[in-house]
Amino acid sequence: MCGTDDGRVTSDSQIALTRLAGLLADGTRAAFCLALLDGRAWTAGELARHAGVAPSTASEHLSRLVAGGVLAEEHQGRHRYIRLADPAVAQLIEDMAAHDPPAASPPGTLRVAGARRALAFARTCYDHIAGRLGVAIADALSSRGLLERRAGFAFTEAGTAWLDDVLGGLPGVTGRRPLARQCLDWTERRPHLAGAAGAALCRHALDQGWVTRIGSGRALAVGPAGAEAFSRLLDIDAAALRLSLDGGGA
Amino acid sequence: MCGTDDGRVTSDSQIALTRLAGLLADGTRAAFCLALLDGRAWTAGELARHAGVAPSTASEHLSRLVAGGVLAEEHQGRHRYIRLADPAVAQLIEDMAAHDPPAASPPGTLRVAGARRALAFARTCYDHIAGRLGVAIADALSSRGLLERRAGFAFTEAGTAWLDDVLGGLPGVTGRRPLARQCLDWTERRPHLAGAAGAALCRHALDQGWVTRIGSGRALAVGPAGAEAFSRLLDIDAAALRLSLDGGGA
DNA sequence: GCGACACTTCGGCGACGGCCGCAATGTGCG
DNA sequence: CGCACATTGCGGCCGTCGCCGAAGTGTCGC
Repeated sequence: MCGTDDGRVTSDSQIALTRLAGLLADGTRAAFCLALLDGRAWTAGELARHAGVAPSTASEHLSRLVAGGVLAEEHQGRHRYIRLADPAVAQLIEDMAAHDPPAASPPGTLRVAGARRALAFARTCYDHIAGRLGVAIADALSSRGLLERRAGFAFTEAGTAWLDDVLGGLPGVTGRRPLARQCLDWTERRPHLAGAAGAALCRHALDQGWVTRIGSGRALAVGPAGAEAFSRLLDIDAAALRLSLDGGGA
Repeated sequence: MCGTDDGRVTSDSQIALTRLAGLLADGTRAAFCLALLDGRAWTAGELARHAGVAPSTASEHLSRLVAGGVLAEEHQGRHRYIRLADPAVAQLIEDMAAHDPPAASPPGTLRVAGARRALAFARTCYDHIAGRLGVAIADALSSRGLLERRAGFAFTEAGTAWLDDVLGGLPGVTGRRPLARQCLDWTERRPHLAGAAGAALCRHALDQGWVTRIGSGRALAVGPAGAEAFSRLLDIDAAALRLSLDGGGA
C-alpha cells in the first residue's frame, strides 16, 4: 500500500519469501523436511508416522510442500515416495535449522553439518546402501561386468554368480520386487543399487559387521572388516572414499 | 510420538526451523526484512508506513523479529532503529526470496544479487551516503585530519573549513541534530559520516551529479563527475573501490 | 513545563490453517 | 476376483495469529 520504496521487486520477493517460509513454519511440515534431510525418499505413510499425525494430514502437507517446490514426489505403485526437491532446498533448510535464536541452543548446533557429512559418505536408503559408498558399489559392479545398465539395473550371469557367492545364496525374488533396481541419490546424483539384491547386500553388510549404523539414524560407518571386504570383493577403498569426502566437502 | 528416527537432534532443529520460518511467514514481517536488505537501519515508523500497517502492529512484529534473532534494534532518543541482525540472516533471506516455486517467476530473479552488490558499494542511509563509498569518505576525512573520532565523529577546525569550502556554506545546525554523527554500516561494519554534515554532503553530491540514484531504491551510482570530485577533494578512487568489490565479493 | 511525536501495551475481533475421522480411490497380492 | 493397504478428498472443529484502535510511557524541542 505504501511501499513506493522498492516497488515491484520487493513485492515479488515478498510473495516468494512468505510462501516458502509459510511452508516451513509448521511443525509437521518441518519434521518432514528434516527427516528427508537424510537423503532418503520416504513414503507418505512413513512420514506421517514419523511426525505423529494422521495419514490424511500428512497427505495434505506433502501436497503443499510438493506444490511449493520444497519436495518432489514419485509415485510407485500404491506408494508415494517423497524426497527433497533439490540440494539447494536441503541447504536452505539446514541453514535455517542452524540459525540460532539469540539466547538459546547451547549444545548440538554443529551436529547437523557433521551428520550430513556422514550421510554423504554412506547411509541406508529404504533398506539398501546409498551415499558415496552405495554409488561406488554400483560403479564397481558395473565396471566388473557384474551389473548392466539397461532400463534400470540388471545383473549379468557373472553378477548373479557373484551375488550368490558373496551372500551365500540368492535373495528370494518372492514378490514383484526386482532383483536389481536403480535408485537415484540426492547427494551424489548418481544411481546406486536398490531392489532385492541391494537390500540383501545391505543386510549382509550389517550382519557381517562391514557397516554399522551410526546412532539411531540412517548414517552408516564402515568398519575394518568392511574396508577389507569391499576392497577384496569390489576393489573399493572405503578409506579413500571417506578421505576424498573430507577433503572435498568441507 | 513416533519419531525414534533422528531423535533429539531433529527435535531441536525442528523447533529452530519452525521458529525462524514462522517469523518470515508473515507478509508484513517479510516486507520488513526485505526492506532492511538495503542495509539501512529503518525506524519502526518507517517500516510501518512501508508495509502499510498501524504502528502498533509494526511494533509487535518488530519485537518478535528482534527476539527471534532476525533483526537487531538500537534505541536512539524516541526512535527505534532496526536493522538486520547479521549478514548471515541477510543471506538467508535473500536465498529464500530467490527460491522459485516450480512454475513461477520467469523474470527478475537474479536482480537481488546484483542489487545487493550495488548497495554494498554505495547507497543512501537515511539521508547520507553509506556503503563502501560512505566508509571511504569517513576514512579519508579522518586521515586528512578533518574529522576526529571522539565519542562519535567531530569535525576539526580544518574540517569545518573544508566543509564550508566544498558545500559553499556550512549546514545549519538548527535542531539538536549534531553536525557530525557516526553511523554503523551493516555491510561494512565500519562507521560512516552521518548527521547534518553527512546529509548536506549527500544532498550536495546528488545535486552536483556526483552520485545518482539507481532506480527507486537506495543504491547510488558514482558518475564521472563524482569520480573526479571524490578524487580531487578526498583522494578517493571510486573506480578502484567498485573494482575491489567486484573482485572480492563475487 | 507543555504539546508534539515515536513507540508500546492491551483487549477484542475476524480469518486463516492444522487437525481429525470417515468415505472413496487405486494398487499389490493371493 | 476379492481382501488388504497406502493414499486422498471432504466437512467440521478449534486454536492461533494478524489486525486495529485506544490508552499509556518516554523523548524532543520550544
